[in-house]
Amino acid sequence: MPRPAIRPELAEARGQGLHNIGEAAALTGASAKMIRHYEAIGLLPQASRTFAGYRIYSEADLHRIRFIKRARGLGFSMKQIEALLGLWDDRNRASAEVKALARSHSAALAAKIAEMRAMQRTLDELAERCHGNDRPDCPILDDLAADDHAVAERGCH
Amino acid sequence: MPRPAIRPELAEARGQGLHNIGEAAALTGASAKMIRHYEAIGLLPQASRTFAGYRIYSEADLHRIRFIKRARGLGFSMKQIEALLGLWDDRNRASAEVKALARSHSAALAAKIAEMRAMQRTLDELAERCHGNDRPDCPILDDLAADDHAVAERGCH
DNA sequence: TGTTGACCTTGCCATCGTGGGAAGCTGCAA
DNA sequence: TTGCAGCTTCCCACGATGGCAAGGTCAACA
Repeated sequence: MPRPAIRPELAEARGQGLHNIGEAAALTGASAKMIRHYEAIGLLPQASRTFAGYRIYSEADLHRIRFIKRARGLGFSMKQIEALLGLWDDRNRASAEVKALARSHSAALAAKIAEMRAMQRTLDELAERCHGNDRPDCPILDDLAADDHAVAERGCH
Repeated sequence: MPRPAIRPELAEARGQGLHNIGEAAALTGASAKMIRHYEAIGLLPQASRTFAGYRIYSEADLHRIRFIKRARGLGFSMKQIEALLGLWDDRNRASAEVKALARSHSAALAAKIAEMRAMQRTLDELAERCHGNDRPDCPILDDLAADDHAVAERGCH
């Protein structure tokens, strides 16, 4: 019986509803790698540790990890998530701030979507005009190689 | 007159319609940095050099740079552009190959667009429900912090 | 002729979010 | 006791681009 009450904190912690990083990952859907990373960049507080150095997480920690995970799922950047977490932590925040962040991110998404839609439209137009057979003539390459690059916006005929 | 026919190749080259990297950048819209990078990763052949080591570009080189630039503008990755250039260089390519590449890229764009539209929709729904005043209650944060993450697809009610 | 300023060269670092791997320690079960 | 799975830290990679630093070159002007 080597030091029964000193060493086995991990088992003890688990008995108290705490989790090591692997469990935290499984319970939140984030990878262990990412959880460490979130801690490194300050989105998560320094995790408490067992004597052996293993990180242990409480339910509150998991909650915060899930918050980050969902914000990432909505496409927020780490910087934005940092701001969101700051507002979340602030009992006196004004909801207007959060809304502004959300609206601004939505606008950025809209811009990127518009850009990609334009690409896709051009691409589909070109592909439409391409026979797609085993002969070499191809409007797609012709367009990419066109000398008059003023016609880059060829969609506007 | 120090070696009149040996040293001043740069001026001579320019007289022959060749360009140094700065001119090439200005003429193609790519940055000098990127032109060097395209060469480093093999999209452009090793540029010829003056005795002093300056890169010099022919019209054909500029043509190829513009090709890359436009393909980037359509969102193709470097790897895909490498393939496109390979097909461009191949006099006997089948246009079907090019079309397949374009279609596949278009589909990838469509997928990404759909993903971002979903994010934006969720975001706008949440923002819609947020008062955006100076009080702290905020459905956006509430949602990010929600314990029941099964409702992550809350749009499908 | 010499100086100056713009341009070129290479090389390294940063971005952003994530994954992979190595080397070494810990925990648990057979 | 041995062995494996999991944890630790640290470093590298991606993709496309920008930035900076140290040093060489070119052209124009005094």
